[in-house]
Amino acid sequence: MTVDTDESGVGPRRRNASATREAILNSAIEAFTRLGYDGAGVREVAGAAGVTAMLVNRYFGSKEQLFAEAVDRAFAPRTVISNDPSELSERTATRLAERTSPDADDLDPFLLMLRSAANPRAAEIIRTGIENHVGRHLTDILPGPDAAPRAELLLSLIAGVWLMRKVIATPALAGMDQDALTRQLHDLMEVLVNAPPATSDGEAAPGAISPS
Amino acid sequence: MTVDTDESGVGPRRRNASATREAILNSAIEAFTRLGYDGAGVREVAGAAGVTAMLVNRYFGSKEQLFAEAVDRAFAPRTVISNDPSELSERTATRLAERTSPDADDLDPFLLMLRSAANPRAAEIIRTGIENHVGRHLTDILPGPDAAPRAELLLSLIAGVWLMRKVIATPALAGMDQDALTRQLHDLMEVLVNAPPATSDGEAAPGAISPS
DNA sequence: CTGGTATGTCTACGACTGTAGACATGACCA
DNA sequence: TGGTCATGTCTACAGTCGTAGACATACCAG
Repeated sequence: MTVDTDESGVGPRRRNASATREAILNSAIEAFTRLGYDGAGVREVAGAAGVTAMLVNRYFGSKEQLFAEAVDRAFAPRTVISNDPSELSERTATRLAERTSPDADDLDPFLLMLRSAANPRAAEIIRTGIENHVGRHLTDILPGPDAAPRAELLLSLIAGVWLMRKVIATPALAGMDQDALTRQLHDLMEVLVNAPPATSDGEAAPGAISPS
Repeated sequence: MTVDTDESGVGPRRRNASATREAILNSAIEAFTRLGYDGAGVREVAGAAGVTAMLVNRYFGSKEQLFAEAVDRAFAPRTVISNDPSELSERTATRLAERTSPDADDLDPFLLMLRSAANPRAAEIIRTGIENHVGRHLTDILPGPDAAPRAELLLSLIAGVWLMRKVIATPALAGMDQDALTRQLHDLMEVLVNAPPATSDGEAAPGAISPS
């Protein structure tokens, strides 16, 4: 191909549709993650990508469609959750404690979700993105019955930790010892991974609460 | 007193500073909870209170100060968490499952927090509100060492459930059976209420992870 | 009854938003 | 080398935002 596919150089990008589209999309993910859907403007997204605001709408149609593609891209590539069910809670807890530590890179799809959820349209887009990518995948991994609600409960826990530790930044949790946090999260996630037999009459779940 | 303290009638409110201030504040809580800090405009808050936008700034100084008072009011009155430590997880789990059910009134400080957290200034205000009201209170109730981070972890869990069940509205969690959800939440909260011995050298916490 | 003041409204400003149409220019093909 | 279309920019338009100052009115004291 004779087309210029130079994406490594930092110089002014020559006219290249796919590279420009990519730059806009990456810039959008970064901006939406940092400012949220309402807080990030198309001019800012375009500026960080080195183009004009109008080009964004030419490539993506509208801000909303740009957000939809950004969400799809942000949630799709990385395996947010460990694949192996046996060590699922262990690896997930460790990764979550690491990623939410005060000296992390602050670029994560959960942050994108939390800071954009206020907008109803954005929330709807996020819902489909969560379902299609992590939710469905996680439901397949979780053993036992009623995997879907437990998977979403696990996502709730993860999102809550992201919220309080990085967005609200409550001091005791933000400065919590990483190993201690990992252990606590592990214990919590174990409860969700080990499926209860769904006995609606009694409360005798194995390894569950000790009856008062 | 000869002052007109008519707050029950629905007719046009006579000139009454305190009643007007109250109406604006209640309208602000409702609007911020529904639309978030960025999404709610002062004209909308004022209109719902039956006054003009400028009066809002005259009474509260600015939108940001109005939000601060709204947060303080929203988190202060109700005892968000049960007072009795023995039945803390039980009552908290039950209340959370009830309040996040699809047919609830959708007016809760956690919704206000979730939909306003995207704005950095709003997040800061929320952090102090959370600390002063629920966080400190909950830390005093929780038994064992390291109560503060575990209290905030409990708040993370609650906020996460609110997010996924009501804001993002993931279907499996939004439509989850209320009793089953209550049981799951109870099991999770029991882990947080029962303090680990905080062994920072080893990992041999009872009921904790099995070392790989 | 009459002034004074607290209470509430009106008009408007500058900044910002998402988006549309007209225009310019660079890159590739013949 | 010249033409042509994709690629990118410029100007602009309604609309909304938070906020400020000037103005109007209702209420209470004398």
